[in-house]
Amino acid sequence: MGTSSSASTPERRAAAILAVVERIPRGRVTTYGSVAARAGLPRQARLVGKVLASLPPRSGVPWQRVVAAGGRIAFPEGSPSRTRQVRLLRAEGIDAARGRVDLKRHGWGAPDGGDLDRWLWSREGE
DNA sequence: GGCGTGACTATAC
DNA sequence: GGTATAGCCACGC
Repeated sequence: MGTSSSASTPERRAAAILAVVERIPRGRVTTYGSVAARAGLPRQARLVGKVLASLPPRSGVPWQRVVAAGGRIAFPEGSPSRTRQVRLLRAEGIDAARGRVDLKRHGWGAPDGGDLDRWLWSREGE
């Protein structure tokens, strides 16, 4: 096509990122880096943050389900955003009161309702 | 078109 | 557990 073709524009990348975030099931969380990877944008975790930051209030996008590496809440303690995120997560059954979420239990891809220990043991030889 | 910015991440101490 | 430091990379001015 014409120029160095804009097969991928910033807007398109943002759309890809939001599409992934919207697919995170209720009661689950994932990380910035994972969202980026799933959106086909490896190493662009920061872009994910930027896109979410530009989200208007009440967008309907479950931004609260995106956390930093290791399940950490990205916002500084005491910040309004942090308080908001913790409240939203709590509303869907996720405890983030201590500033982090247990990815083993609530990470996207973790076992559903089953017994965690059993699930962990079942992958012992991988 | 260079340069600062950031809701990131990994590593080291 | 925490702080420091250094890569990372698209975006926007």
